[in-house]
Amino acid sequence: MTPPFFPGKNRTARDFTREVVRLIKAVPPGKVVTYGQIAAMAGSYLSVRRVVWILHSSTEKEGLPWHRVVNRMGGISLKPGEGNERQKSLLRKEGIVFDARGRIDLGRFRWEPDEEDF
DNA sequence: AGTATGACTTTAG
DNA sequence: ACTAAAGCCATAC
Repeated sequence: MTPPFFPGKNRTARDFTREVVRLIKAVPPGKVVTYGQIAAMAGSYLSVRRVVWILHSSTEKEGLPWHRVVNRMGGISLKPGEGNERQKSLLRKEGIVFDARGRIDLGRFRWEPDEEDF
């Protein structure tokens, strides 16, 4: 089992990584989360860059729903030609709507985990 | 061992 | 609305 996790006080980098992976895996279809949200839930909103790195390194390995992770504006951070279109396509397939500026209404689609998800 | 990088976020000006 | 810089830290080289 995963050991208890203390926001802001992860004992090791591995715990943080494990939390991030677990949280991302827990995102249900049709919902999205932001990088900062993941980082905050895993212990430190300032460590977003680790979340980014984890997505790069563990997406294939862990089979993460990487496309459900967007930036805080509800937009896709990937550049066109580097997965942007693919991500949008995947999200639309799950029922997520993009506005004229290519952003998602986080008020509607943001995943807000319940305690049991932890 | 030191430096650079990263699919980010926040604050300050 | 904009740019710039700081913040975090595991990898890659």
